[in-house]
Amino acid sequence: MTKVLIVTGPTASGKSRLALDLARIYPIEVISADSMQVYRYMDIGTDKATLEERKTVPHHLIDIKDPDEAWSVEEFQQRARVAINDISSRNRLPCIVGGTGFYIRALLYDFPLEDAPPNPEFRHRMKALAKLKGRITVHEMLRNIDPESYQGLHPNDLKRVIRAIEYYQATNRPISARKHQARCSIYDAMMIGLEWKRQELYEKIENRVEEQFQRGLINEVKNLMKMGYTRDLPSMQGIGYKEVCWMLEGLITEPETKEILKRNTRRFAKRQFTWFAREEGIIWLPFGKHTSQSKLLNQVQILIDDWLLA
RNA sequence: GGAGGGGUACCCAAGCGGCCAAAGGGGGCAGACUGUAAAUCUGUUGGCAGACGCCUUCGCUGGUUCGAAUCCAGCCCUCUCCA
Repeated sequence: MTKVLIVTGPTASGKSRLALDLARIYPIEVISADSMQVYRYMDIGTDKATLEERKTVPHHLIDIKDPDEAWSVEEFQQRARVAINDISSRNRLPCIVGGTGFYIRALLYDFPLEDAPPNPEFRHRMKALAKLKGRITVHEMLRNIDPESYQGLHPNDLKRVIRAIEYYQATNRPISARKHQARCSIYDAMMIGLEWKRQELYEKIENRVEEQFQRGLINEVKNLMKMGYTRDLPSMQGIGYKEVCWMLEGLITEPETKEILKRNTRRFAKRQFTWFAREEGIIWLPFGKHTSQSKLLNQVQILIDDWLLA
């Protein structure tokens, strides 16, 4: 099986930095598992590795889309797998770095996604129906075709309700059946997670937001808007971008923007904690403001050396 | 000094005799997640208990009443206007 190194953890936990350090020891190439770093011109808000850093170590799946281009887990899955093959065929070690747990799951396991592509017209129709007749009506459509999803999905969870119906229409099978497929990894993966105490991470997040403002987050968003990328784009819904959009539209002041951005980032980190908590196979290494980077590196090195030999 | 308004749970804010541990929102906490996932959705939020339930709350003190966040009196804060 192809060996794949994974570095994950909540936002602001120091994943990119660790990857960069590892690159000095191992012949790795980074594949970003980050749903926002794929977009060009969004650098400060997504906290991308700098251009210089990316020159030292090859980075894949960063800056590959314009902010108004479509992007999805499925495309991530395909392209990341291609990248993995490419990297390991050149006898280098693929290193997945990112905090988008869904992406990592879709990548690592036998996780079929190609059987029911999204159907925008259908979604549009269903959304209109929900508006006209209520979300419950749409939810009810699931009752017979996919009782398990009907049970498990809240009527308000329109996106997923519609997707479940869409999936059934495309495949004639309930989407819930996919959950029951045993999860089997298709790579020899070494998963390292950076574990932080909640409070310390939150402090780190607040500092990072301040830095982002100093580094010119506002200008970055202004430029994006100048290029014609509007607030309704999924990319512009990213944390940091939507808040600054509100500010530029005069809805909130700058201090308010910072506070809201800090809060939204904290909440995001919490959602990541929740996700990772039930993800199996991650080796969590304690990290925090008092942990030295070299100590962390040593720990990681021991793990990786062991795994590489096995 | 005079006239009027207001003090409700972490915050804002409804309630104005019993159905009130108290609507709604914010924030907090927790959870879900198989096609834009930094998105989206859900639950919970005085204390104790697994549960029937028990205990402490609506500025403070006292009163009316079978019963008060809701009525009365005094006091303390606070806001607007007039002087």
